[in-house]
Amino acid sequence: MEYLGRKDFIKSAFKTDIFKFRIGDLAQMTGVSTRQLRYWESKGIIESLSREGEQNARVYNYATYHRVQLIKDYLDEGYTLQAAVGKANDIMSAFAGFADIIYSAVQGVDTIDDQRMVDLGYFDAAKTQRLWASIDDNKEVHYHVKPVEDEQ
DNA sequence: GTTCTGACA
DNA sequence: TGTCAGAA
Repeated sequence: MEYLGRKDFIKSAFKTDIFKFRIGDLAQMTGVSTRQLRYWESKGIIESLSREGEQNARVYNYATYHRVQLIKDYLDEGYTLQAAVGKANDIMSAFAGFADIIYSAVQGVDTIDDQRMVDLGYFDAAKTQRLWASIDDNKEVHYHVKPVEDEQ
């Protein structure tokens, strides 16, 4: 695993693809047995990264962790494995690009008028205004459009 | 100690 | 799917 450094702290907070897990880790995290994980992989339901090391052990990424957890949840709800995989595929395709957009959209943070604000980048094509978001105690998000001049 | 494959219940 | 064996 790598650490991206302080400069990219905010971005690295969303950089989940640097996480790598072994089959034992994944089994503990999701409650899915190692036997099941190997079986699912043999069926093409999940994939592991290229193997490394003398043990030739499987390595899973963060996306696979989410996929396994998703399938496991549907399994617990009573779906068959096949149906659970179908459900998981639907959800994952619906959310395709979601993380990338959030990752790209967030530019940084700042404190404006004693309020914590998240910088969401330019609001208009002319780049004269910027979009900020704050969140209150009730977890309600508020948006603010501010002229670029104000911050400089 | 952990993981791998294959085999059997 | 669980569990075990024998090997890496």
